[in-house]
Amino acid sequence: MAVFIDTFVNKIDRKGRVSVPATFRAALADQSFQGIVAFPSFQLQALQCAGMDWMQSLIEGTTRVDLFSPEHDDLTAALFPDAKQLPFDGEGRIMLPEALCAHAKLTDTAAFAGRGRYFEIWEPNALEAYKAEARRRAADKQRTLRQQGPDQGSNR
Amino acid sequence: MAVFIDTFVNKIDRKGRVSVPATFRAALADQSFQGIVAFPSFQLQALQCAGMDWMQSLIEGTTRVDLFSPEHDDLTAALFPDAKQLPFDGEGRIMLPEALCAHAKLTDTAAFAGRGRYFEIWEPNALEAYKAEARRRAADKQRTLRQQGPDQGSNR
DNA sequence: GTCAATCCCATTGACGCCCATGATATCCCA
DNA sequence: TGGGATATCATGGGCGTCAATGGGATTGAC
Repeated sequence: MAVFIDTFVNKIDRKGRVSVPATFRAALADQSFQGIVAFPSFQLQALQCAGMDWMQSLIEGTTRVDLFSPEHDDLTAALFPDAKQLPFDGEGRIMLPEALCAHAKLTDTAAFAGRGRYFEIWEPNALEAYKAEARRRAADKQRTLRQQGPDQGSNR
Repeated sequence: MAVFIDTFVNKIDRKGRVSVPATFRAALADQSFQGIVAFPSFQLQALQCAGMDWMQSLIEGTTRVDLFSPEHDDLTAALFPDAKQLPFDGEGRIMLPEALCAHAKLTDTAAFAGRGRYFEIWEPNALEAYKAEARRRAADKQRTLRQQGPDQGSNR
């Protein structure tokens, strides 16, 4: 299973290309589609990214919802039309489409932030601000993480 | 299994032809019928499209509904009589019949919007309006996709 | 004979592929 | 332990190819 941690800041060249960090590429090496899937986050000024298998599992998830139901409609309309397949070029770069750059306010640098199973692309300053705030909230609210499997690890 | 994501806006030429996006065509490459199947959505001002295998799975779905029941009647009447097979020409284009154009209010451009297992054809402005609304509804209702397996990941 | 649909070919513009460079980290051996 | 050799990675740019589009020619139906 792919694991994404750490943060890398890379340049966007004048053609709109960015190198995907080598460690992230390595995590995606076994995928059938060599590239990433990215879509604008609902809540954040960032792009959420992962490999194609992750997108497939999202699609799987939507097939458990009745076709033509309002839930199915809203979900598939919110997720898929704005998601983009971004293939690697020979050097492991992707092209960031205009629409995605606009959403994340990307101009000439992009920060790749690992999030565990997936990762995000941020404008570097926005990411710093967001991280600081998230860390503060986590401390304030005494966030805990359940360990292991199905035992009850009282979260809140 | 075919995967349709992302949105592409293509022109309808004066003969009524549109290029089907290359990525969508690639997703349909293994189908026996080289083209798409399209029918007017009974809920949206759009055409719902996919390969022939998807149409077969829809038929499968209707067999799980009691024959001669009102549901069965309504579904099969809404889905199948107006569905059309649209073959690709040598350049990967299809011809949009008059009736389908009328339903989706298509004139000179068509937006192909991926929906996961299938895709839709919209008048581009109508699609934007619909997406914005769907995204808002999804956020309002906190529609989230359950991750992976049957464990409940409810965090807060 | 007329109209429409299909096939074929030309254009163009974006994108993918390739190579070159520089910087950084890693390795090897003294 | 230090310093040089080497591999890897990020970055920049040129060029070829393919996808989208438009128009003409051919075929076939009515």
